[in-house]
Amino acid sequence: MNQKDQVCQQKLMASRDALEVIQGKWRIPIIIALTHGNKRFGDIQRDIIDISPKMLSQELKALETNKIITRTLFDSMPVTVEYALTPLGHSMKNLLDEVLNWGIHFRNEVIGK
Amino acid sequence: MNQKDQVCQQKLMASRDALEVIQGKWRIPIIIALTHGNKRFGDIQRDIIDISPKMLSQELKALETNKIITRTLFDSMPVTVEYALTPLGHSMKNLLDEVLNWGIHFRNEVIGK
DNA sequence: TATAGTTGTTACCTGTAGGTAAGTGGTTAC
DNA sequence: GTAACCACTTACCTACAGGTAACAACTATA
Repeated sequence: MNQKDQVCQQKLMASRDALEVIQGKWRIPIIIALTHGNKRFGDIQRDIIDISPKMLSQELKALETNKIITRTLFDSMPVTVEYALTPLGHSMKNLLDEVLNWGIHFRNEVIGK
Repeated sequence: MNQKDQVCQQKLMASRDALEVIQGKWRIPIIIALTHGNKRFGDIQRDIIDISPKMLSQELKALETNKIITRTLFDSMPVTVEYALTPLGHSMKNLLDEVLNWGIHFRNEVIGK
């Protein structure tokens, strides 16, 4: 294997690591919602109108185990729960920005025609 | 809906546009492979060792209909086919770079501990 | 003659992502 | 007393993403 191929293999591995975390229909949207400030379960549901409570709960757990977000329970009445990005979650800012930039670009170039 | 919420909604829409194209286990890896130069079917298979010809064929078609790649047939013997990024495909460079950067960061922060 | 290398296709199967709907247990407002 | 908000959970179901394996049609090489 030559050097160019090795670089390619390293990139493919890195992309797999990232994809394992951001895969799926809902994770990127959830993280984007949380970049606009800490939110409660119901807040995120109102932002992402077509996500079911089951999927939201499931994906929030996955993001928590991957150290992207934190879950903080407040013993108020009624009980409230706040979700927030960890530093690792905030470190996705550039990635998210590029997803958004390209999404807009793609709409202009292809969908919009 | 206040202005902050509207911005959030616009971002969520842009992310959906982008995700529709890059969703799945194989598309990002395929595009990354093609950033290292035009390649033939077999070349990509050798880069991404665990992709089946069925999935590769299927995802290449999807990327072609989304104008991310082109498929050029050469009437040589035996027939060869070359896949290449379109300008739209090349416009994903920043996005791909950030996926890679974050993948490496994630491995160092979480997996590597 | 047969084996390997081109670029795929086809049929079949399985696992899981994701959708739907109802329920839980508490509190507060009307 | 009943409806509504909070944050979920559970059971069930379906569709599709993805995997496996065989095959196709052609050429070059041993």
